Amino acid sequence: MLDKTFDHASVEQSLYAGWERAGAFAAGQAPGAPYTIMIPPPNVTGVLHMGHALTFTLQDALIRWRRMQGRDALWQPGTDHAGIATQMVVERELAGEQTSRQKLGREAFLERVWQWKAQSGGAITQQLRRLGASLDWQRERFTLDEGLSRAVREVFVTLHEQGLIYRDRRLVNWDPKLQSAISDLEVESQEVRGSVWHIRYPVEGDDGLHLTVATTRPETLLGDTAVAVHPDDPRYAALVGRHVVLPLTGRRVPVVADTYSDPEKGTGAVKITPAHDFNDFAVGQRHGLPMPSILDRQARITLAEVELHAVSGLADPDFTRTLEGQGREAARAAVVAELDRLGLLERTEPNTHQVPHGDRSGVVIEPLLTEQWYCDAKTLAGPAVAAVEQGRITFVPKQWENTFFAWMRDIQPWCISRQLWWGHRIPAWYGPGGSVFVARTQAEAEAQAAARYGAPAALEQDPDVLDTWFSSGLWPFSTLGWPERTPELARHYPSDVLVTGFDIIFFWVARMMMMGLHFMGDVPFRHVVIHGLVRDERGQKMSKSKGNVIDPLSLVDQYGADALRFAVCQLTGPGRDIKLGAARVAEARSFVTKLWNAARFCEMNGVAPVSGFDPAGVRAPLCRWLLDAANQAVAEADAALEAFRFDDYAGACYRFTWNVFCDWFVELAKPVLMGADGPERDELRATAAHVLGTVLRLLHPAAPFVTEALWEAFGYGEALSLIRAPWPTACTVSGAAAARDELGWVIRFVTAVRTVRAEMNVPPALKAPVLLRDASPQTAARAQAWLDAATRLGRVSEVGVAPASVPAGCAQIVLDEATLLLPLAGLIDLDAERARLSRERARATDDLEKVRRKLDNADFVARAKADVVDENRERARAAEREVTRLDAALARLG
RNA sequence: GGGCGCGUAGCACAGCGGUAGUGCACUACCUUGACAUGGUAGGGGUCACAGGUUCAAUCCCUGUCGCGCCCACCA
Repeated sequence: MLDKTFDHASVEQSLYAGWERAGAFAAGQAPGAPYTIMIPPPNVTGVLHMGHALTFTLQDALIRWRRMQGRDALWQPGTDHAGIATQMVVERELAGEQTSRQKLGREAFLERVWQWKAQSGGAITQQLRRLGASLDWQRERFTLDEGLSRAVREVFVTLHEQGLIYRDRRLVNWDPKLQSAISDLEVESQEVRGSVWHIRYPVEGDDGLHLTVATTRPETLLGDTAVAVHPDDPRYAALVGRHVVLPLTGRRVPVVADTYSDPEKGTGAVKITPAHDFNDFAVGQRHGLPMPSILDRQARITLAEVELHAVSGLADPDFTRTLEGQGREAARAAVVAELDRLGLLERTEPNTHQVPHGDRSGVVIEPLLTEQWYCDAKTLAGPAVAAVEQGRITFVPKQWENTFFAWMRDIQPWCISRQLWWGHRIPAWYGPGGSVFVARTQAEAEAQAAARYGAPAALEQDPDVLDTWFSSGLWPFSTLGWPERTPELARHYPSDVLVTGFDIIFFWVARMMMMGLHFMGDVPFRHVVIHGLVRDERGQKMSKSKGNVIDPLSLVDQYGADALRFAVCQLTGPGRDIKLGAARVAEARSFVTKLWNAARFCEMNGVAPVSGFDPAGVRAPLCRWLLDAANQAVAEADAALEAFRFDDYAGACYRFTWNVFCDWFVELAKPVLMGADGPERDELRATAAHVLGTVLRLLHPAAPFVTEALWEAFGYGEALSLIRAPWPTACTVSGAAAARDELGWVIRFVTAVRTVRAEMNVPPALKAPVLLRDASPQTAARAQAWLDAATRLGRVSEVGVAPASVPAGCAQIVLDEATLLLPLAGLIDLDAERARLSRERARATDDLEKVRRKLDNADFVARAKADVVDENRERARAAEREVTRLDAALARLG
């Protein structure tokens, strides 16, 4: 016999191991159409967090559902090398050992990262197993695998040949801590409290005249090469074309007219530092200004490209040289102090503004003039935008398409080179004189060089690696074997659904679209399901610093993977953030327990699958009603999953299991199950077994473990066979409408009796008869037929016909055409009963009034849809009848 | 500055033109032979606010307020 509760801890891991051993997750076994989901590859050295639990639960629910539907389901697993994140972790470790990657050297460092990967790389995939994720592990890929690396080189070389990857010298976002370029997306604005300094730049050759500029970065004046004013600004018109002398360097720089300058902002005159500001860079290009860098790669002052002139009262080279090598903040303070000393600091205002920071390093990003590799994202974006416009890819919720379009239509060149070591080395080799050879292999590059020079040349490979997202962008086809034309590629590209969070729409989703369309000529997926963020139960973002991080695995340990998964499904509405705490999971665990106990009840009552059972041949109304309700639950679950409404799917399962199967079916079935042996009981048992099987299959995508355990316990199939059992479909039910009508009446009858008894405080132990007045023959027959159930559930002792005169102390219930009398002499407070009936009457009257007001409105009758008018007329009639009967009941009370 | 989303019972959320719903919490009662991780019944909402459209608005439109997010922005 089943235990009293489901002991998840003792079965989850062995069930999972069993599935895996049996190859139950493997694609290529089902005859149906392929169904494919590509996992968003987690960081290989990461650990499972709540966001993973959310996204992977949803993906697993979808893949299990489709697999049961007979589709050839592939959920492609794998991990990402996560360049920056992983390199930072290992570097931090090295720092703890008083060493660094520079000291180790490239090769030894990479060796070390691979070691770290070997040591921690299995963690996340093991944790995915704990969740129950049915990934096809035999197909697991890693972005630095040889196959995927080959895809990366192929894509790089091809795009380079097509002119879509190129090398360029321009400003990039430079992260001084990582000492690498990063892309626009890896830059986050953060509000910083600082100051605006108003600084006087003396006008050349005009004693006493000066131009005041306002800046938040006074130290950059070392690299100024102009001051810009608006061409229409009368205040500065006379100065355009003249020069000012820069404090501290003594250099003369022109005053230029440029519409970039905003007369409303600051002083209307803006200092131009082309090598350290994106806007200034553009101004510099327009005016042919020099672009000296004054910061090195660690964002320290360097004067290598700056000329210094001694100018009395304005520039003292001895002071300025002391700035060399200072950090940005220190240099800023020193520069401000010196300007103040020189009387050039007009004023200082406090100022709060947004400053770019590196999303990984957290330090202030510095625009720096360097040579990098760029990808022409604009060209690649066009087809991706078109695919969404044409509906070949849809976002769910659709709202996200706007966000996608806004970014894609204004996309900037994508800086793809990183000055890191952990990642895909850029397949470019440099020869004599800076010549570049982009090739799939070194040999190929050497051949190119030899062809060019007529002799072998010494080549050196570009030291940089590619942005991690470059390889993730190829994931939907690189994992399937591309550039080989494998059968898997033909079968599983495009994938069906991509499930992910909105935070990587630009980083990843958009790049997969661009790369997939360019190299495969088709979209990488048809639907992009965007879910929200997991927050704590108070709606706060989870973070280590807040200490509110919930570990999904501890929830799995405590409540079981099924409970966590079911809670996640219940909470996942369209695109909303979800608030998940232990309480939610505990509630879901109660549901798992409820299911378990419903099964236990079935087991105790001889419910077992009957081979050859035909639902269409079932006769008992209770059984027909149950089968019909199950059909409805299946339809709801299917519709919900089709629409990616995991909350509705979970809700349909929950309501059917708890409110239909447990609350009514099991209770109404008890008299039969506990009664005499015979065909009626056999039919009930067989029907219950059939429907329990439906419930287990319906719930399997959300709660795979408990359902599989019960499936096996009841012998629905061989061990571990639920995962590939056929998904339930609607069965034929004879007389479904009549059964719905009859059971609907039974439920209302029992509920009405219970309500009155509870309100009248009738002791549960006391059974009372029910006397029918004005009952139709059908009602009278039903009341007799369901007497056993009514006795169990409504404490009804017998059903009789009401005498002409009402016995004293009777409670009265109006139910459809009939009035039920409950003689409870001595228990009924006449005043209380009168008050109760009056309340009922008031409710009915209110309803009647509302409907009448509508029907009295000529416009309503004339303009509303006919069925709405009819519906209201029917409601009015019903309310009138109810009021009449309640009036009669009140009159009988005296 | 531009854009998006959200504001429905104490809490978490559905609903989104035609009688306001679910779960938890709450109150009362119940050791009823699956389950107290249970059962039965009940109370609780001018659907943020103000206008408009409509026969009819929680639902559509406009505006206001509050909350959150994204993009841009270092004068």
